[in-house]
Amino acid sequence: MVTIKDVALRAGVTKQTVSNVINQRPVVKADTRARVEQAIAELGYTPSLLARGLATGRTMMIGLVVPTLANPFYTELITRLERGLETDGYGIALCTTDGDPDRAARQLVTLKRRYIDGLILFDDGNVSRHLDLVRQLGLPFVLCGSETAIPDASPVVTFDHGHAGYLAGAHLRDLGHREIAVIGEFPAHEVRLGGAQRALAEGSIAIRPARIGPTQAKSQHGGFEAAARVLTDHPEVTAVIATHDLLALGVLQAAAALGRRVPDDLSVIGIDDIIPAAEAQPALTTVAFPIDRLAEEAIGTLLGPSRETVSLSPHLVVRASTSYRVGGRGIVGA
Amino acid sequence: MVTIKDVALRAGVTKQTVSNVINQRPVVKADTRARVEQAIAELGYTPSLLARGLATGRTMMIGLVVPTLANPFYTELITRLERGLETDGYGIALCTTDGDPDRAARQLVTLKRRYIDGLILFDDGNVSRHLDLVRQLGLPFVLCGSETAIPDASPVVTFDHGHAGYLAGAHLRDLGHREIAVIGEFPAHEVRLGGAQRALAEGSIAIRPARIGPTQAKSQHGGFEAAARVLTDHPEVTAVIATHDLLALGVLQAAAALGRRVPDDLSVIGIDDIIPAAEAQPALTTVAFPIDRLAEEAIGTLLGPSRETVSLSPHLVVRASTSYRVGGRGIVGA
DNA sequence: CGGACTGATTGGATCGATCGAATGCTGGTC
DNA sequence: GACCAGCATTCGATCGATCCAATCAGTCCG
Repeated sequence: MVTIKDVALRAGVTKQTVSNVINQRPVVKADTRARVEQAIAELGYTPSLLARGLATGRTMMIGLVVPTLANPFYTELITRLERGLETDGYGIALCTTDGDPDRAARQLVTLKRRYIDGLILFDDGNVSRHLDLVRQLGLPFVLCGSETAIPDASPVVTFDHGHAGYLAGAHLRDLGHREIAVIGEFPAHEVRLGGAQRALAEGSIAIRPARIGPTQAKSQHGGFEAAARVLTDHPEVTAVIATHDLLALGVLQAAAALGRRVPDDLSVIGIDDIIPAAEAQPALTTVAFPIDRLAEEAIGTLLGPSRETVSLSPHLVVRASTSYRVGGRGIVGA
Repeated sequence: MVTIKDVALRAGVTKQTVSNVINQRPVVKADTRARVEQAIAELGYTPSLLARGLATGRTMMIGLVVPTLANPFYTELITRLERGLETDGYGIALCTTDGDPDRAARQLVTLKRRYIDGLILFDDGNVSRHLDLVRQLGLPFVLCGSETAIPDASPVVTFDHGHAGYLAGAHLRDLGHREIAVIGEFPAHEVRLGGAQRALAEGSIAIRPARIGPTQAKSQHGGFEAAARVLTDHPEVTAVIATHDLLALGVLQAAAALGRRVPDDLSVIGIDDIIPAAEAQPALTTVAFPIDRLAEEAIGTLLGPSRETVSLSPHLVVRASTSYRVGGRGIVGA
């Protein structure tokens, strides 16, 4: 391992001068700088971030705590966060919690022990618990994408989940649907549900929330099972709102399995706008969140001058999985 | 920040004794240990991994360099690697290359500067270039999942890609298909193609490799476009091999768009067995790689006693996207 | 009862960088 | 020629741990 001392020796200066060169401090004379830089190049010296971190307290590492990599929503977000942080010179320490609070707690402590410069924390259903620990550890953080309002959770960068639900509900309402089921990950997506209910209430429309348990509700398979149950129990349903796209993909799958054609026999709408949504069969109508904006804002909030709360607005993306209700076709089958 | 010194002071011992307690060295007397442990608890002390890393040279961090998070194959792998490494106390520094060799090079240098204990490197099409740098930096590594044979690349943990291609080809051959297209990410998946060709040659079957460019070939969309082109140009094709599942999902999508029913009008087979493959419409027949085994072996090879090369065998998973060729139905449409 | 031996704890150097203060050098001024 | 300013560089301490050698008790034994 070649150290700053080796470089100093070779360039005939002290390590402090080398340090000054590395950190671009304007105190070094031009020819000294040149000599040092040559020594660095010749030896292939790369300054230790460990030692620097220890001395300065800055490690140029950001901890990223996400619920799972199985949902493209998070991987798309991580990808953007990584790119954004990279331009600022930061690296990423990745932790997935899989909804296990103890594991998450261990990971948070480890991140602290690594002296990370900041933490980007996603809501996995146990945020409030995690936030307590994060505060106790004194980690700078930003809470990202969370739906439930946590007291004193700021800084928070998130989406307007209620409005997303509203847009989904309003879309189906405007298409004339009156028998609508909601399949969701609860209680996490309670706010999205609330928004949808608000939109539907404006058309005095009945709603059948098919609540599915927290374990399965994260996966496409969970959406499939819930949808299959709802659609057989309530054949009069002509439209389904899924509180996130992965679930919606499962609904699509269930519809196909039950011989319900989408969108002719059944309209399906999701929330998030993950990439596979656009590539589904049929392409999924959904409410899009500006994932790239979220990533930007999260980084800005964590590293920049302190802000409080940012909330980003979703917008409707109409594709092929929703259409006008045609003469109550669903009811005929009942 | 509470340090080992604070603990020592409070427990009335020196930091060395505290260190001995932390590291479970059996030299500490029981009551001293108890006193130290209590001080640790009272102060909420967590040993700095930076300082320890600097002193010992071990950071308990593993670098993970992957091509992209947009392919579930990698996220499934990362998830397993993370779990496996976590039980050994290791954390993950994540880097995605997105096929950009310069970026990858910068990331590798940064990982080195972080004194990571090891590197798990995936093939993104530029491995040989990266390997040179990794060796030059002196990073302990394991090359993971790579297909192309790199001279002196060991240690390598990978799959038998040739056999995977063979299994895919043999399956379609046995189902009676004679007009088969291959859609793939080349040259990366040349070996898979070779295996498929070997199987088909055994039935003296024609093959139409539809090579698609390296940029698009990574995504489902790329598979869609390539399949659309091939299927319209060559309507006599009754079966498609995609060299990885994401591509195969795109083929499914293209078939639907062109009104070719799968598997009746067209058989489709992929390779990898990612989770969305099982949830596709229809469920995708594919050649499965033991992702969990790969993760295990990669960790074992990197951290355990040194081995050379591990190659894991794939197996065929028959689902709903392949069937017997029925009287050349595809040709009728031509 | 002194010397060797084991067991527990301590002291000081070290890892590789940064930080702040001190030093040396140059040139201008009176 | 002495004095001071200002620039470039050096010196020594520090970050928070570990490592190795040294010290200090006790015990055991001849």
